[in-house]
Amino acid sequence: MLDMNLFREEADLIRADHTKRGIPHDAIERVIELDQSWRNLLHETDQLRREKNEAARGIGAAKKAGDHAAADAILAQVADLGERISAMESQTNEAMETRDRLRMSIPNLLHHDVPQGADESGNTVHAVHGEKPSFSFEPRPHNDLIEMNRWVDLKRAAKISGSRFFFLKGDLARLEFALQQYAVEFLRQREFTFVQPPVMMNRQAYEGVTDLADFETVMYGIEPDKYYMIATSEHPLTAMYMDETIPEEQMPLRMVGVSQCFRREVGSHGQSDLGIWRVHQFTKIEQIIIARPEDSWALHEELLKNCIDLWNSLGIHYEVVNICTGDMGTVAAKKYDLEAWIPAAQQYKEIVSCSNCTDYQANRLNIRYGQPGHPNQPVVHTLNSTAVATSRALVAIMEQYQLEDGRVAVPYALQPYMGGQTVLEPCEWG
RNA sequence: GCAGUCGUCGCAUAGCCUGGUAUUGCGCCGGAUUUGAAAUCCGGUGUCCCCGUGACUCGGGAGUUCAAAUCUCUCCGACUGCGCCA
Repeated sequence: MLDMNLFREEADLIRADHTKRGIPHDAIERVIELDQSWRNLLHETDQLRREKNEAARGIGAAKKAGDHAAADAILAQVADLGERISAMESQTNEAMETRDRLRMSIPNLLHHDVPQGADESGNTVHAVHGEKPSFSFEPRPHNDLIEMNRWVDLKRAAKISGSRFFFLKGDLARLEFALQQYAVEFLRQREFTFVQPPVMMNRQAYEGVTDLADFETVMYGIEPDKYYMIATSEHPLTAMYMDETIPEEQMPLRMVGVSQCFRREVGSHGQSDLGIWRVHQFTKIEQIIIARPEDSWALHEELLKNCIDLWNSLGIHYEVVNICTGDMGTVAAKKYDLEAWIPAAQQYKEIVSCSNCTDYQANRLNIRYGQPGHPNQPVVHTLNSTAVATSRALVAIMEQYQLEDGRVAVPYALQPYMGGQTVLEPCEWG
């Protein structure tokens, strides 16, 4: 959510941003109008309250003095003020709620480096790492490899849960576990603290970290308890400091979170999502930084550097992409994606997303930094980046490390976490 | 899950029974004093707005009332004990 003062004092910045995104300005103007009418209503309400308070102050004094006639006179005078005030109050609250509901739908201000474009075809290549693997045979798509090795059971998962759920079996499950441990240790050595978050959150905290539309299309809601399953550990780890002031000497806070992630994937379909590429439940190792505003752009590059070093160490060939205006979404001010080469499909596909959300989440969550107790503390910036989403990492490894017989070589860096094993063997049953 | 105790400004505390201006200490900020510091003294130290002799604020919400930190209901959270459980 953008700061209200931005609409009041620097609305042209927001207008210019909408122009760059190619979206209409109506919502901005409407927020400004709604704010003005809220402020008018608030002032009127305050005047009525003042009138009532001034009158009511006499009641206690009159009663104490035993002058019941005077007290009754004031009671009569004040009688209907209360009703007028509560009518005004509900109007005032409604005006503010309408303003803020609309304000929450207005996207973050973009960094000037963000390229313009209508959709993902406008993303620009920022860097290329590694080389396309060459095969002396026709490489298989990962959905064939998981079937012939009996590593993934989609059918039985569909039977007991639904489509896009999966059982992960044998050596591929062990490799998944190895990825988790490797990624956490990798980031621990770069001053990130390992944190395991809750996987359910309440609505209020969740509204602080996500686009409102995500409640319909992304998150699972839990009934009858009013919780939401987290779509990524970014959400609990960012909301963690809601309504707090972080001591300045602790900044920046670096965390590496690991959690199961749950996504409805409403509207997703198609051949490109076969196998375990797009699933309802997967594990993700995530980098989170809570920073002072003046440090956040350097730290965004640090997050990207960590991804690059990590994925280079896994020996995966990928591109770094600078996400354009049309593909950006609501919360991030700038976003890099890592897209891994998928040889069977002859495509680069997204495996990592690395964002600086500036103060957009922190405004809504009311996270500040400085010395606790001081007035007017500055708001923090929040940043997040995938380290490894294991389901997609497994796809990239299987596709790029596959052998002619359908087995898959283990990336060198993961071998110590696999008891020295160098090749994934098929599961014996299935 | 049951029972009890509790939730007040950054921290700590008073006020609650008996409704009527939210107390005090620490910390912090500014000023005075000082060569400088400590000590001492004075003032400030939650949020909002049109910045005032303004409004709001006592875990969240609702109710009673002219008036709620205070009374009632409800939800959330903490602690203690019991029960259950990986």
